[in-house]
Amino acid sequence: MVAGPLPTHSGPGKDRLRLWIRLLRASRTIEAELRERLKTEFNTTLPRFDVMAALYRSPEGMLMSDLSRFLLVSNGNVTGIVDRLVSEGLVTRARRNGDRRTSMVRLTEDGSKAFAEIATAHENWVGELLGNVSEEEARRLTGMLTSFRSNWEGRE
Amino acid sequence: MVAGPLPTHSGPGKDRLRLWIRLLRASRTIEAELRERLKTEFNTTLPRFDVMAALYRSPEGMLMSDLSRFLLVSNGNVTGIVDRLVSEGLVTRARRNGDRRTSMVRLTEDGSKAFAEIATAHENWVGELLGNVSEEEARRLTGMLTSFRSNWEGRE
DNA sequence: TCATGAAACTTCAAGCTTGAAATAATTTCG
DNA sequence: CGAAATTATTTCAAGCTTGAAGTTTCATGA
Repeated sequence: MVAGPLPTHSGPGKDRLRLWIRLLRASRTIEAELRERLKTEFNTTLPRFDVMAALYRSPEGMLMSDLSRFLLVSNGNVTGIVDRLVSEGLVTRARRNGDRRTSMVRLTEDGSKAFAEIATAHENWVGELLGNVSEEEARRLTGMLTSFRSNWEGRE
Repeated sequence: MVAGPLPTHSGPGKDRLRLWIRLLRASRTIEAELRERLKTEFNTTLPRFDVMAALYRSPEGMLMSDLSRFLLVSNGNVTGIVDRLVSEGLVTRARRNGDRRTSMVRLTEDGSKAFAEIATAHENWVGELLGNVSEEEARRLTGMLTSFRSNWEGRE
């Protein structure tokens, strides 16, 4: 889903609209490819991968709300994904004594091993899929997107 | 959903990985904002908007398969979205005499009017959300993404 | 204290999404 | 011609996603 209305016009704001459409098409294209490879080669999904990636960075564990904030998705969404990861034995959810509303989510040993393997492949895929972007160009683009992000965060 | 594994490392390919993560976060952030505004201000969704945008560009109509190819989504997906647009009276689906497997999808007059209004708001939103990207920068970024796209298309 | 409100999480309905299987119509070619 | 392959589309199950409503637990202050 990535069309956008009549980007062929010109006028004020049209450059930004065109940028947005290109950005969306690029990310959808790459995302679709990654999703398909995760499915066929590791029988997993992008959301599961994202949750595991977040947890891999935090061996001490993360709260459900940490996860949803970090991943930019809703609480209810994380509940479902973690449920599935738990049932696959890749993740544990432990109620805490301190605050019994919260639960700490952690990768299991299996989950950690599985993730490390998938992450290696994932990184190679991204390198391949963005192969026609030079390292130099990648750094410049990243810089622009980073400044977009920091401006975004200080709004509203 | 947009984490990515350990982007803090360095080494070959890491710059592209970092770029991918930034790209995904930026598009998810903007997309979420647009989705919410479409919902609250026009009671519609991004997928419906995208389908209508595609149809608005083609007054003669589009086949279901044209739509799914253009929007980068599966056939079955388009079926559902068009179903809903039809039930809302925004779109028609007419079987063709020439080839009775296909159906031509068109905006109704209502659909066309509704879309024009939403598209105006949409463009303004994008202009606002990308407001901290200069027009110059927007053109450069667009150029890079366009070259990514053309390289992508000539692969496999 | 204890009621009120806030916080963390889950549940739910509706819609989006995919990939695979099923239908139906058309095309190809032996 | 007629069987086989191809094409266009729909259907389906499973999973993702949101926002709203509900539950449980904790914090605050009159």
